[in-house]
Amino acid sequence: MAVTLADVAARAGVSAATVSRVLSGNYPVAGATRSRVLRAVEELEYVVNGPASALAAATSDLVGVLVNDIADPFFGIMASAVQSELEPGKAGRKLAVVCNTGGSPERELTYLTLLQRQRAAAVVLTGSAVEDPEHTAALAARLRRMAGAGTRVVLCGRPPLPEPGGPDGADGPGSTDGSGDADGTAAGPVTVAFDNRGGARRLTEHLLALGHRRIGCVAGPVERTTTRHRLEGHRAALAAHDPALLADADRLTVHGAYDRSSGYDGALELLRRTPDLTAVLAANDTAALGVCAALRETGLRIPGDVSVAGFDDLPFSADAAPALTTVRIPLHEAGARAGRLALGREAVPPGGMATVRTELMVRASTAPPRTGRAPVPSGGPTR
Amino acid sequence: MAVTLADVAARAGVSAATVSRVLSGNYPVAGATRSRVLRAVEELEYVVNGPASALAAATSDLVGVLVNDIADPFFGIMASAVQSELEPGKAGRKLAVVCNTGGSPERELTYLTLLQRQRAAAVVLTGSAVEDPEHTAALAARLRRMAGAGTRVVLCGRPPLPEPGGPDGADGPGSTDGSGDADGTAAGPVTVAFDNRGGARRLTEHLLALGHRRIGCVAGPVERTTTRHRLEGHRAALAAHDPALLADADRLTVHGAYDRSSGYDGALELLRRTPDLTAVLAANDTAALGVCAALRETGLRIPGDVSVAGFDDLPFSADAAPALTTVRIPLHEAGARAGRLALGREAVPPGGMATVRTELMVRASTAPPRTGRAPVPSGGPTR
DNA sequence: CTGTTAGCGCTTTCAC
DNA sequence: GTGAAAGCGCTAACAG
Repeated sequence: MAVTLADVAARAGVSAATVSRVLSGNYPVAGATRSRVLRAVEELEYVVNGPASALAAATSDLVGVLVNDIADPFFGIMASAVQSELEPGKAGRKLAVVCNTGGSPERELTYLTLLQRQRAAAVVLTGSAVEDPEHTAALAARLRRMAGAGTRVVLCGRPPLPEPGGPDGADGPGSTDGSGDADGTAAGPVTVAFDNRGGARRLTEHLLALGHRRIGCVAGPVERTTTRHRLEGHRAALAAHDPALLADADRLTVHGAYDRSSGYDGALELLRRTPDLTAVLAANDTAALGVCAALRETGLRIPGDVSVAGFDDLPFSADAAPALTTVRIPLHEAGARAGRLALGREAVPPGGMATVRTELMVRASTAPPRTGRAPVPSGGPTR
Repeated sequence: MAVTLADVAARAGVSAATVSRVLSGNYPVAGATRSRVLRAVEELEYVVNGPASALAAATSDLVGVLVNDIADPFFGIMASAVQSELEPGKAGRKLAVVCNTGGSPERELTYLTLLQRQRAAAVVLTGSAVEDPEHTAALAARLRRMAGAGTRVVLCGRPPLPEPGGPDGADGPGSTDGSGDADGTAAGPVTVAFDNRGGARRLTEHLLALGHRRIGCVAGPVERTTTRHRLEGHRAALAAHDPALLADADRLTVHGAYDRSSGYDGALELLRRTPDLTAVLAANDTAALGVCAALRETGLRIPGDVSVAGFDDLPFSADAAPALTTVRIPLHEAGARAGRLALGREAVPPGGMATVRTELMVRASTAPPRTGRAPVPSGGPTR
C-alpha cells in the first residue's frame, strides 16, 4: 500500500539497513550513498512507519501530558511550555500527547494505560491530584511500573507520590518486582511542586495586614491536593496572626470547582452566612471573576466594600476591573522544566523534587476594609 | 522484558491468537476461554503493545488535533470538545494528540509528518490558516495524501482546502495517484467553518445602528483566513451603510496578534491616528481586554467615551468590566462535531462543509457615541 | 562503510 | 471455537 523502506532501498540501490541508518543519522554513512538515499526518499515521498520503528527499536517518541482541564489556561500554559521543550534538534523530535482527564481519577488511569500501550517515552502529570487513598495507591503503583519500564515520569504542580508504604496483601503475582530494571533511565518519578501553601499564606497575611478579619474562602474541590494546600496556608496565616480567627474558619469556607460559576455561587453563599465579611479569597483567578460578578450584582463594590483575591495570576487577571490581587505561579517556567526533566535534559533535583516559588501580586482588588460598612443591601443579585 | 501476548497465552493455556481475539473482542470466543484469558491478563498485568498492534493491524488509535496556541482558551475549548467525542465505548477508544503549532506553517507541516508517521486515524486542524499560496498548496497536497492513505482529515474553524487546481509540473513520481484508494474511508477533507464574515458584519451593523461612524479595528495577523474574513464582514457592513465610510477604513485598521498586548498597542496606535474615534473592534476577546486597558489608561471611559467589542465570546468576556459585547462562536459544539466527523460517527455534510453560525452578544461595552466628546486627554497612558 | 540476518509483538487468514 | 503460521516495516547485531 504505502511506500516502505524496502522501496526506497531498491530505488537507491542500497540495502534497507543503509536507508535506516541514513534516516536515523546515528551511524556513519558515505556522503554519496547518503544523498542518493535522501533523493530516493524525496522522490518516493517516503514517510517512516512510526509503529514499525517503535516496535523494532522498542522505544517511542510520544510524551504524554495529562491535564485536568485543557480549556483552562492554567493547564494550557503548562502544556504549551512542556511541548516547547520537546523539540531540540530536528532529530530527537518528540510528540507531545495532551490528555484531558477532566479531573477524573478513572480517566487519569485510563489515559495512563493508553500511554503505556504506546510505550510512551515519558509522561507528565500536571495540576492537583485527587486525594482518595485508594486512587493514590493505584496511581502510584501504575506510575512506578511505568518508570520501571523506562518511561520517565514527571509530576508538575502536585506533590510527590507516597512511598510504596504499607503492606498490600491479596495481590496477583509479579507485584514484588518494584525494583528498577537495571535500565538506567528508570529513575522514579520526579516532582516539580508549586508552593501553594506559602503563596496562600502570604496572600492571607497581606489581607490581615490591611486590617481584614472576616475573610471568606471559596476554596476548590475537596479532596484535592491544591485545595488542601492553599487552605492550609491560609489557616496558618490566620493562626499566626490570632488563633481566635480560626474559630470562624469553617463557616467562612465553601468548596466548589475551579471555575467561574463556583466562584459566583460560593460568594453568594458566603454572603448569606456572613453578611459582614470584608474579603473573599477565591480558589483561583477564574473563580475570582465569578466572585466579583456576584459581589457586583449584590451591589457591593470591590475593593470598597469587599476585597477579592485570586490565585495563579493567569493572563486576564491583570486586566480584570479592578485588577486582581493574586498569587503568581510561574506556570510556563514550571512546565518547561517539567518538559526538560521528561526528556532527561535537566539534572534531577536533589531528593527528586523541586519546589517552584510563588509570588504575591498586589493589585487593585484588595484594600483596607471600610470600617462600619452597612450589611448587604436588600434586593440581592439581579440574576 | 515486559509481559507479552505469548506469556498471557501460556498462562491461560491457549494460543496467542485466542488472546488477541478476546482482547479485541471482534470475534466469537467461548465464554469459559474468554474469562480464563481475562484472568491471566489481570494476573500478569498485561498491557498491549501499541506499536506492535498498530504495525500488524496497519491502523492506529491516534487522532491528531493541531492548534495554533494551546494556551489560548479558544483552542483549549475546541481541543477539549474534540477529545470529549473520542471515547465512545471502552473499546474503540482513541487517543487525542494535541499539537501546538504556534501558528507556524513549518511546524504545522512538521506535526503533520509526525502524525503521518504514526499512521494517525484522523487529524483535525483548528483555527485560522496561513494564506501564503505556497504553504497552502503544500498543506493541501499533504492532507490529500493523508486522506488518500485512509486518515480522516477535518478542518475546524478554517475554510476548505483549494482544489488541486492549476498544473503543477516538475514533481516526482507517484504524484498522480490522488484518487481514493478504494478504501472507503478515504473521503477528502471535511470542513466545519465558522461564519466569521457574517458575525463581523452583524457586529459592525450594531455599532453603526448605535450611531458610530469612526470605528477603529485592531485586526489579527495579516495573511490569516480568520483575520481576512472578519475584516471583510466589517467592511461589507460599512459599505452597505454608507460607501463613503470605506475611505477611512485603512487608516482605521491596524494588525497584530490575537493577544492582549496587540490589543493594547493597537488601541494606542489607533488613538494616535484618529483621536476622535468612538469605537474599537478587537481581533478577539483577548485583544479586546488589551484595548480596554489602553483606553482606560488613556483616561477614556468604556463605553462612555469609546465603545469596545471583541470576538469569540470566551468565558471571561461576560465577566470583564464592562461586560464585553462580542460575537459568540459555539466553539464547543464545533469541536465536538469535528471530533465526530473525525471518527466517522457523523454523516459528512453536503459538499463536505458545514458552517457554524455565530451570534452577536450585545453587552455593556458598547453604547451610542457621546456627541461632541473632547479629544484624548493629555498625558497619555500611565504605563 | 554496507549488506545479511534475525527478530520486535501482534493480527489475521487458513486449516482443523 | 481454536491453533498454526505468515508476515506488518523497521532496527540492530554481526559479518564482510
